[in-house]
Amino acid sequence: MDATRSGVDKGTRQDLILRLISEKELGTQQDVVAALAEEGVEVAQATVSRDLAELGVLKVGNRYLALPHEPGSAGIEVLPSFILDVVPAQNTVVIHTRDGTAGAVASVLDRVRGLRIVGTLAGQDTVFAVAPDNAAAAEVSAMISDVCRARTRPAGNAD
Amino acid sequence: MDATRSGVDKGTRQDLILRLISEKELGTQQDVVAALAEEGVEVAQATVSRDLAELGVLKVGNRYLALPHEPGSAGIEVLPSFILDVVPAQNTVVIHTRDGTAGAVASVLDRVRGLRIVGTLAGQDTVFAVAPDNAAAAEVSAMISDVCRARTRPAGNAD
DNA sequence: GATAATTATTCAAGTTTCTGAATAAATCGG
DNA sequence: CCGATTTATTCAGAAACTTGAATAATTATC
Repeated sequence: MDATRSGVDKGTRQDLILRLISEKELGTQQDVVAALAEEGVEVAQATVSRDLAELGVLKVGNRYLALPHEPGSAGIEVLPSFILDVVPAQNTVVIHTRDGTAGAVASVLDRVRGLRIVGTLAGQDTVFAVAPDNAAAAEVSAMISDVCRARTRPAGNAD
Repeated sequence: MDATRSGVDKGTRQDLILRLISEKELGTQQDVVAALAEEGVEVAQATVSRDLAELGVLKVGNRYLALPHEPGSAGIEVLPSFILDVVPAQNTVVIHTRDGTAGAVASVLDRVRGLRIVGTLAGQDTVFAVAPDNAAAAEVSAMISDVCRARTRPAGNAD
């Protein structure tokens, strides 16, 4: 099943990558290579580059983020066009959105792996995202802002 | 993407097969080969054999039936153990099931391609399946009975 | 803007998958 | 049971995929 002797097949490795980047804070592809190695999976950086691209992983600030992938659901790419502003208030992040899109935004946030969110609640044009603590909320807020600011492009260039 | 010069790749061909067997009444793999040829897709019988197996297509009486495949949902294989009896009444087929399983049975029927059913309604232990006309109902009834009687095995032997 | 760091791509194996032809196995009709 | 039909499997060649090394391109840092 595997094309080389790396031990696991491509699908397994990609699943592992998704798990690793949502658990650890991995900032470069070398970090990912190292993290994989710790799990006993040895691959080249080129392979990680391709994997991240295929998985649609996003790099926000200094960290890779696994984004929702299910077909039929909105992906992270809709956030910049839906979100008007993001304000952290204690452990809650208040997100104002274009009217009617709050549900979609909350749905995306719910599905982003690695985002420390306890839960979301969406109205018509507002989303509350509750984090476990103030620091996490700040982190989440920054991350969302980051996503909206510039880098809507995926980390990879999926063919 | 295709391993030979048949023109389309495996996935496209298998989708086409599903469509063909739900539209036309195909009784043998040669029929399928011929039907594919009419659509401009030329393959050997061996390939059709493998495709049918992979698709989980069932042969009921003298006709192939595409069965639901979605992971997480019940497949046609549950019908024999859930269905107690099947009675056509005009254009409605009344199906008595084991208590609590009517919903699952209706769900499966809804998803079988090629079955001429307008709609289903499930109670606790009864399903109504409404066909466009009496003949279609008889056909549906016979098909369900067939499935329950003996051949629960798929047309293919999916490796 | 130059340099360093990071990421993407090209290239060339090696491996797997896909397929048809041939053939074996199973099923059907009598 | 026997022959005929239908279906499954074996085998081998070809196409496609996967991958690492090397390298190019991009991006960040100063």
